[in-house]
Amino acid sequence: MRERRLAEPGAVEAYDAARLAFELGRSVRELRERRGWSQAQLARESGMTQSAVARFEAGGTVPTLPVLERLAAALDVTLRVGFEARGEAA
Amino acid sequence: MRERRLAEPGAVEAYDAARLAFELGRSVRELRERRGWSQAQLARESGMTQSAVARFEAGGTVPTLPVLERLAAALDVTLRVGFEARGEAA
DNA sequence: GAGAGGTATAGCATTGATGCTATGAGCTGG
DNA sequence: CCAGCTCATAGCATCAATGCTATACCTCTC
Repeated sequence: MRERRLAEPGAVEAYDAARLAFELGRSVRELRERRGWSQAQLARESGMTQSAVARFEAGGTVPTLPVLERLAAALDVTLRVGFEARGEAA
Repeated sequence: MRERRLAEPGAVEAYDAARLAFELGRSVRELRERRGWSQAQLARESGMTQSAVARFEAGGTVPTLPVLERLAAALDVTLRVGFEARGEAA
């Protein structure tokens, strides 16, 4: 079929992903500190290592959904992922 | 520091991830069909290939956030990812 | 039957996130 | 000063998602 991609994978999407990673990291750090947990404690509870938690909280990588789910479970919150119509508020 | 992981990476998390993948795939298929688009068209608009779209819609893989963002942009919807307190409704 | 469009699937290469270990910097309390 | 804790970072191995190409299957139309 010889499809041609119109969107370049390294443009706006990369920026959005980085921003999302940053905000998710901030959220987790906030939830973690609210519980008075160290990175090592959260890592233990979520099946990660302290280095991975640090990397994630700093926004150093774009997290995967399995990781987000494990973090949510450890922090006793619910992970919400979905689409909504443009303009709809939370 | 010698941390010990308590949660096994292949247990409940895997199930949740698969379920999330399945539901996200269903959402995208619904949004795509509502627009009357073929997989190839959506692929073109979102910078993917038809095979990747098919794989994703079938729930064959757990999508990454950059991919979800590109799909959302192509479908003109907003991707929402975040944590919320347990029990809070949408 | 041939052709075209839409979808599913396969195989392989690439890329990136994570696991893992180790270490450094900062800070506090002894 | 030293010990301990916390967080940040580095290097490497592994794994999984995606890109890419090709192909098979189905349905419709001619």
